[in-house]
Amino acid sequence: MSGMTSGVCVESDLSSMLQRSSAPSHHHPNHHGYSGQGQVSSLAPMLDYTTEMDRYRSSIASFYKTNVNMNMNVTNFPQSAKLAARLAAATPIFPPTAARLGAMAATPWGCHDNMNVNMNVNMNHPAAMFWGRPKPVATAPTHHHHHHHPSATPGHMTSSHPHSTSMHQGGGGSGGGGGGGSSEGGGGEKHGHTASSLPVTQGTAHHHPMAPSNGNFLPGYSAAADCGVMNKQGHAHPDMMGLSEGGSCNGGGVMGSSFLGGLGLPPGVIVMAMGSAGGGISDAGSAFQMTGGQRALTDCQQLANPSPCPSSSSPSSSGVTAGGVALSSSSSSSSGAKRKRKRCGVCGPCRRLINCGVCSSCRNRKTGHQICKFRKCEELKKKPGGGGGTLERPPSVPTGEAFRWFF
DNA sequence: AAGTACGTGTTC
DNA sequence: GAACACGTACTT
Repeated sequence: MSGMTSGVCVESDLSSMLQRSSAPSHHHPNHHGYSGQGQVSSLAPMLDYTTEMDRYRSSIASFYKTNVNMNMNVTNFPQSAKLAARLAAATPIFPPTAARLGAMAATPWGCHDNMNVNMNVNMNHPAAMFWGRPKPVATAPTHHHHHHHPSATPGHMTSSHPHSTSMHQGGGGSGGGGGGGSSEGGGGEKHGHTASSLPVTQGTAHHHPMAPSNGNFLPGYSAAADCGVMNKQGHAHPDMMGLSEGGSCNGGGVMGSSFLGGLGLPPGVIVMAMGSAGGGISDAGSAFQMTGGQRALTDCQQLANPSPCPSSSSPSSSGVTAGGVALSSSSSSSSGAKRKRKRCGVCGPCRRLINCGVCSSCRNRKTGHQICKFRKCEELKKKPGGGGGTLERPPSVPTGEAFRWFF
């Protein structure tokens, strides 16, 4: 995560900020200018954010109260507060200045399309927003809208994702559509769903505040196929905490879930990772330490794997990553005996960063010594003897699955 | 030392 | 077979 700056904004902060600086609503002429330069316009969506949040709060409240049986339903985010606190403490974020916002918006995206999508879509989203490290390819903010990023797979954007189209429009050509979607790959896309019917700029149209687009609410399990699934009743994904499987939905977005994927944030917490090639910031240190330092890094790496997670400065001490998970290679050199297996780092559960807080494992953390059930690696659930091997792959060689996050 | 999480035995 | 409890490896 080295190359990126990250910021976190707790809901409340954002709200206040918005209130301070915002006008009643959308009418910002620039709304549609989701170009790299139109950043300011990105504020507009944010303006609606507050409203959305209100709605979100109320609905989420009832959601948590009432939904107990849904598949992976998580009833609350016990860690939210903690995380938020940590994040807040760790990094100064969201300075209440439009300028800052503008700057952020201007973040050099590898694919501005992506940026647009994020700005347009995610900003409206109650959930987290995350700017990732720019791709090496620096695209000038000049050619904004236009859609298809060279790298973006056309098919992806157009045909495979029905809604991508709408996103396109909604996004004001933020072309990102699919590609961008990635941010959270799925996130974007999903959002696109909702957004499809409405002008991206108007958060109000959102039906479901829960629409997940941040890594938190995730598509984790739905994975690619689901790209659009969130809609089922608005509640995007049963797995609220999961991380976007991103796969197909990513549309190759730079930030594809792969990038965000590892980041699960509680609703209300906004994470902004500004790519700053040089100055970057910190790294996993801040935002990613949500679930515990080690884990955080691990996640970062796993995400990074496919992509250029700032490997360079990754603080991650010695850990070598395999499939995204830090395998303390060196470590446990324990000769033979039972050597604990490590999480694969690529499965849905592994990519999830936040403990549900309600499963038995979470509840009995002290005595149970078990990782949250929703975060339990799929590989580890299997018997060691079985397929085994996933961890055995060379650290630096991401599996196809890993790549899938990007493409 | 404390926290986290894997492995495994036990219970239901 | 799933859930639970505990021992213990591993990391910070």
